[in-house]
Amino acid sequence: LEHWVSRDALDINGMGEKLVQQLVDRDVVHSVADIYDLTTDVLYALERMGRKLAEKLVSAIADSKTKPWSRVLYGLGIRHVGSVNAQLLSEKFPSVEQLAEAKTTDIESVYGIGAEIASSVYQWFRIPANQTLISRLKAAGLQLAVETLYTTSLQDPASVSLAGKTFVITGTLPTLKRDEAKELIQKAGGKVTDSVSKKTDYLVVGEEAGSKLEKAQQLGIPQLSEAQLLEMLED
DNA sequence: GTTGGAGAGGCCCAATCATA
DNA sequence: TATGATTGGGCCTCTCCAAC
Repeated sequence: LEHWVSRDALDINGMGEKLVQQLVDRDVVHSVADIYDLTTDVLYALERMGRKLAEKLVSAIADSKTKPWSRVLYGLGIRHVGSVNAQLLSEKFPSVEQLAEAKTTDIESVYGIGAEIASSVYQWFRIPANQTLISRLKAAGLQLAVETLYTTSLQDPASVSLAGKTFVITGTLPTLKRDEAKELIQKAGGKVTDSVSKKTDYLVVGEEAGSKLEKAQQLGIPQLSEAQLLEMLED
């Protein structure tokens, strides 16, 4: 549940470890699908919960239904499937049905996915409780397929400006949040990773950049400000 | 077998909001 | 209004998988 509400997954603002623990202890929530049945009245009855926060939470839960298929896939918590692998899988399998029906050999054909991860994904979809969960999430209105417009751009990498480029973000950007910058880069065909390596094409640098800047300088990786990144995205 | 990089978890600090 | 609980955001480190 904590993984599901975390920022890289469904990003339900205001819901953290303590709140999740209370919901479980009070028998209100048993699975991530139960989160979508929560109301302000139910939340208001919890400890340290005011009307304002309860309303904010209900709004954040509703917002999470607009998160793309790749984030939902990451949120499912399948072993070895983090945000990057979830993105790769969502590109190859644009809907949950396609991924659920895929054989391990199909899953393994995705660059970056090996036998171990393919087996983990395949096994996850064979568990009846997980199949029920998918049905409930679908009924709740979550995004379990890539939107048509997004699919089109992904299917034609040459049509997007940052196709094939790998970015790393460090520090705090002036106007964009990290996940916003990440989303913009991905929509333009680029890839965002967490660690700097020889394969990194650009380091996007914000205020109070950390050790990633130092490593990028050692490797001679070009650095971009937020403004320069936005210029690239406009090209 | 080696290397690169993703996943996972922890730490720290700032911000937010309920409570007293 | 001050205080404390909780969450958000960013970074670091270690482990382990995939690719070469």
